[in-house]
Amino acid sequence: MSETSKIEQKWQKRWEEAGIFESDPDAKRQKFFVNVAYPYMNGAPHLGHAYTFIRADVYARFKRMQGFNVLFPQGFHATGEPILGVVERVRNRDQDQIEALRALGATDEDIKNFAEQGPEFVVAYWMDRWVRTLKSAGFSVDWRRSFVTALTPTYNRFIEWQYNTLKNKGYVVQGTHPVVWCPHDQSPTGDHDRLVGEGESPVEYVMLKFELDDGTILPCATMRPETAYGATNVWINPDGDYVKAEVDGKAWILGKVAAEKARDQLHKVDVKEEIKGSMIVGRVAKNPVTGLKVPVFPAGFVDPDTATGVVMSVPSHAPYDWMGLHDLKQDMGLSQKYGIFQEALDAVVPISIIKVEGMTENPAVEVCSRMMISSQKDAEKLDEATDEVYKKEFHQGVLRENTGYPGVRISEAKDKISADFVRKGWGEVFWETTSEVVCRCKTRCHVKILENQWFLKFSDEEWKRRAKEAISRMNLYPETSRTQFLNTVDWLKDKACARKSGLGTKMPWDRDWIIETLSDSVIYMAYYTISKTLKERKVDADGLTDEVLDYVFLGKGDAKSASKKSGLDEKAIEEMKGEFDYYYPTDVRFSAKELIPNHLTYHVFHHVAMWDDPRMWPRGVSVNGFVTLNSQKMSKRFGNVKMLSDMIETYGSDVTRMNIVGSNENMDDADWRDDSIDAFASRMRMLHSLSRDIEKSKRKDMQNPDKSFISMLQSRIKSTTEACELTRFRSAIQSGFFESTNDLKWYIDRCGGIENCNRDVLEEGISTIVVMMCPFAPHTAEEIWEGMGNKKLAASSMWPEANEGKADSESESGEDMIRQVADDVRQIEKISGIKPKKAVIIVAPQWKFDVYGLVSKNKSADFKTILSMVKEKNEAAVKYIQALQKRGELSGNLVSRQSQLDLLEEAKAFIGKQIGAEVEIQDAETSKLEKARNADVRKPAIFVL
RNA sequence: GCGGGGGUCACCUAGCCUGGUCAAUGGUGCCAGCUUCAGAAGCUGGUUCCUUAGUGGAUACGUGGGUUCAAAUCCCACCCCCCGCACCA
Repeated sequence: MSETSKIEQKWQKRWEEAGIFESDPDAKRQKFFVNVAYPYMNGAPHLGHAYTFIRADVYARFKRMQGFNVLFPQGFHATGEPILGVVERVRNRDQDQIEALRALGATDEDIKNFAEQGPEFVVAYWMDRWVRTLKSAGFSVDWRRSFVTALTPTYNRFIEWQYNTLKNKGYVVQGTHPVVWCPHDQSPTGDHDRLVGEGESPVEYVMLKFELDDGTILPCATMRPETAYGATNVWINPDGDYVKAEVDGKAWILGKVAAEKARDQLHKVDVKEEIKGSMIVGRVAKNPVTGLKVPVFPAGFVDPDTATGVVMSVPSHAPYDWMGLHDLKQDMGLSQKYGIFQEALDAVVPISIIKVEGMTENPAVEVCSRMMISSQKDAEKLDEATDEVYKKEFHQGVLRENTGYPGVRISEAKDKISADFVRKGWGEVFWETTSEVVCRCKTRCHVKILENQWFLKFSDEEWKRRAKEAISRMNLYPETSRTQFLNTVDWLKDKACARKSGLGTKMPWDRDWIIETLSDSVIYMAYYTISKTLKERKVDADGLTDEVLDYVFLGKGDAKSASKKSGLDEKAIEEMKGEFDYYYPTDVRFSAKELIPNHLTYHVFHHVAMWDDPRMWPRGVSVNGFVTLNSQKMSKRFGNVKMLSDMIETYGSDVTRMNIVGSNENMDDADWRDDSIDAFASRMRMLHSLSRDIEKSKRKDMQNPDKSFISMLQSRIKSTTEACELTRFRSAIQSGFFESTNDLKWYIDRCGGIENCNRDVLEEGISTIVVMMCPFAPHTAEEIWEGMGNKKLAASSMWPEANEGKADSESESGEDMIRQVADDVRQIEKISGIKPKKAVIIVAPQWKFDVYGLVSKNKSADFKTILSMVKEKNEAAVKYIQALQKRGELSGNLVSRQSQLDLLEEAKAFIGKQIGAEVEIQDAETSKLEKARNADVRKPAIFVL
């Protein structure tokens, strides 16, 4: 075992023994509830998880050090399909799955148990891994409150109570809903279950009911129903498989596949006979919109498997249709084969129904000829042409007089036209996927309308309003995420909240359904507050009646009656209620930004539904970006995944924590860089070794460097604290760790080594830095802290507070001047190439001074004036500047001439060391050097001799 | 298509809300020097171009305009990149 991990384990043990992370209600202290979205138990934590989790731990530690009674619990998630999927695949000896588990460190014995013991074992296995890893990362979690969803009966009971409550309030409703459906698996096909068609979703077509002479309906599916006014004919694939069927009691002809789809879309379909498309070519169909009778023509571009397999032809506005006609007219053989007369073909001319500025009457014709498309087989160009025509017509096109909507813009009227057509009985809605979708089982999917599905009624306006109210009250880190939350609320439609398969809690009133994973993970933060009691008092699920939970969480009814009916000890009930009342709501919830559009917004919705009292609504959310590895996307497929436990083993927890949390903040992606690790490690080593040398310092008096260092430390404290509050940990590490240690280095250098430092100042500086790095690198902080003679744990020490009284901008300006002079001396030496024996520094005459650190708080004029006054040797400048300072319009300090002389005199040795030469300070006014007296300088002048 | 976030001097990032201390923060890389048996680490300095004894100037914050005494920062247009879009954790 490495030295680092020995030290880290030592402190982890000490923390555990001290029990400082276990939190119980304490009326005298203010609570703070930090939590992370719980992880799913089908793998071990990798750096992606680690980023969010470490951020949460840093914040919990920070708040604890600020004196809050911090509750930081951690639960685990097992609801849903994937765990069952793993078990099934292992049972089927799926080699890919077994390899994947081995790669995660599972032994053959483990894998055997996966198969034999099933989900319980899988969950227990990963939970164990997670807990061990999080502990080794130094997490300050109250482990007494942990639990896992789905497999915990009391948790199931809690979820039942949640859904009973929601249903009583009318937030859970039953309804129908279109989903992408696999006819083979007989289940919805989610994105991750697809071989082809990731990201595709159901869209609404309108199938317009063209009618053949005998009354048979020929449904033409279209996404542009308005173009029905320009339909010249109907297309059918002559070689395609079609059926004659009775649909909802009427005779239809449609694609064979389409008949199946229609059946899944709540139509009553009875297939009578299979036919080829060619059988209806040449017949005449009546357009339901215009009443016009148009012929049915053959076209190879019609896919009988897409939508209804029948389309109407609008050659004026659809490039495919125009080319279809073109081909038919060219190929006499084809038209003869299907018995289409030349006259019939000649009769078909494009009917323009949309006017587009800057385009001819028939945009499709125009574009086809411009792009030199020669046939309907030129699919690539035709798709491009279609896209172009469609976009122009949609955005700029206006319907002509020959339609039912003259002068209307397509983009504005499209939805209304569809609705009108359906209402008038000219057409019906038909669902299709946006593009081809193929299930993992290799079956082509289509859209099914699910019936009797349970929904959370997120479309409810009042519910939305309350969700928005809650969001507006929340602290969001970063603030920029707020619009995303609000937009999500607007955008959210009813959400299916139950499935037929997977692990989870059964819908209490409809045991066929299982509450789905995103729907049973939204108010469980409340469960943390009772989880400890449930375990300690061994409460079983039966005891947790709705009445008990109503009392505990909502304050309804009374404990006595709830106790009597449930048989649960009244003390247990009161204890749970006490915990809940004390800790709720959550103060900050940490998560990755990908959960904003779903989980995080749902969790707001559910809280406002469950609790009428806004004081119980979540108070804050902090989101972070993704994690990349050395700028490469983390991806299991390319083996580009790093496990947290490996990183801890290799680098130690502290460095790992800093390297990930310090790499970025806000919603930007965090980049794990192997090569930045040293920066953290070496800085910590430096701090550690300095802390051991403190006792070498002997000086007692306060000199300028001392005052300046202490002053700068105050601003570091301030900015570090502010950054931490906003969960901007990169900034916090920047100022609280890197910049403050830089200050420390300068201070020691300036004093001429640690021996010449002021003991108290040095100790205060190092202590402050160590305490500020404690949330980030807790183990190292403890180690240094103890080494400095502290008895109390660093983790329970107080976070430093900036002391305004110690701010001293004058001495900071002084140090700044020394820095400048020292820098200049080095520059001159270097550029001149002289190895000097002596450097003479001459302080300028009265009017010639520098404006170190001066900042104008007023806008333009003043600062400009000052500069020009200084340049023009105006002695009044000093008075003017002083007046401005008095009025508070200028911040910063002038370094007066006398101070310049004094400071430089005192810093002679330090400056001399830069070039290894003697330094002499002279006053320009009394200088013996003629050159110096006459020099036109603004800063102290330097001559190297 | 809808919604969100971005484009900064090698790379990653700060600054932008509240315009002037911005040739612009910090880290990494690279170069030089010190240290070292060597390596690693550490330390110091440099890292747009020209010029200079610590200076001055030019060009620069996606592109093009605009507002202003003054723009990385405000306004307009454009180009490009990333992410989410539901029954899935």
